[in-house]
Amino acid sequence: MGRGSCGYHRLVAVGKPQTMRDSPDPARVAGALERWFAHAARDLPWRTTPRDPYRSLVSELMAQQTQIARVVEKFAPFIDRFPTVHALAAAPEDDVLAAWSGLGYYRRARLLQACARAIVADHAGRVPETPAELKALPGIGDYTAGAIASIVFDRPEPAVDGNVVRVLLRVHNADLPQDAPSTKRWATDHARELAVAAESPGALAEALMELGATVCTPGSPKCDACPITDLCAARAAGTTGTIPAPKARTNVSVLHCASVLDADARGRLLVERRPDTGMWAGLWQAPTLESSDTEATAGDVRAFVGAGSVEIAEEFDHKTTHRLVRFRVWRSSGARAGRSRVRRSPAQIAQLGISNPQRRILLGG
DNA sequence: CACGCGTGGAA
DNA sequence: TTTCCAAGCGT
Repeated sequence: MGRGSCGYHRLVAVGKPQTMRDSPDPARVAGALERWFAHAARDLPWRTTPRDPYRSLVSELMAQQTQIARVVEKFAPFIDRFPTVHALAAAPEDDVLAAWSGLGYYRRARLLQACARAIVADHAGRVPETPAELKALPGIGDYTAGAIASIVFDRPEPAVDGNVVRVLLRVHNADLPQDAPSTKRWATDHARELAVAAESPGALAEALMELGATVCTPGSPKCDACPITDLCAARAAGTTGTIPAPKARTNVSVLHCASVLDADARGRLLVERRPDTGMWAGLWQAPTLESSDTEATAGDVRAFVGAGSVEIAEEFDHKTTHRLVRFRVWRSSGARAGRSRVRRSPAQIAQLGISNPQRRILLGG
């Protein structure tokens, strides 16, 4: 790598010692990360040798905006239930949602199945290799396309997730807003430089994310354990505590949910399927009355399920990133099943796609 | 483009 | 306890 010949060097940095540069040599950064990853990589169930395209696809969709520890819990049962892209494509959607239960962001489950179906229909059942082909598939955006192209097929493509943005902002000591689209483009340019400079782009991509997840963490980065601490501009400048700046906070709105538990003589409960859009789309639940302002009264609940009497059984709060969902569970008897409300045994309910609060309501905490 | 979409571990 | 936010995507 020519020292003064690369366009990413800032003029002011040329000629200074490596540790003083704002933008370190990509080849040195990539090499150090790859050597570190060779021995520091966590043993994750989808990290087979070589990487398997289908397992990687499933793990990447599960990992979107989700911590790896959560994904590890769900991955093996999901693969056992849907061992191949063909099995996933052919499965009932309810089975996919059931296997996804508890992971959150349930739209991903349906997008993953749509993706599997598109791979079977348009790619002869093989995961495509190029970012353009990958991005054309449901559920696959910039990050996931780059991740599969690089990690599975070892192509020199950038895979920019939240970890990678944070690592690169620090490596370059760049005080840019973490969640701005312009920052993502900036990070993508630098990630591509590293991918091109790497011996194995796949190992480099995983190493960058792994570093962000385990060493270059948001709060207090473990710089003493970092393989590129000597190449890090934020470390040199003492700004690892302030770069990146905290993300903007979002407002939390309140939603009131009155859910009705109505068991028949055989202990079967009334359940209904949620709409295809919005929160917990397509999942099953006890019949639930939602309102953003006022709480439902006993009269509201009686009319809602057609029961003679109702009583409050339990109350609890469920917090999501953007909402506080206040659940009030009512117990009733004699409510009628109908076109959209059916009776299911607890064993049957356990096989449906349901949210965590509904699991608590229907199957106990 | 800004927003909606879940969950739970860590600080 | 409260706050933050994670291997993002689609609209």
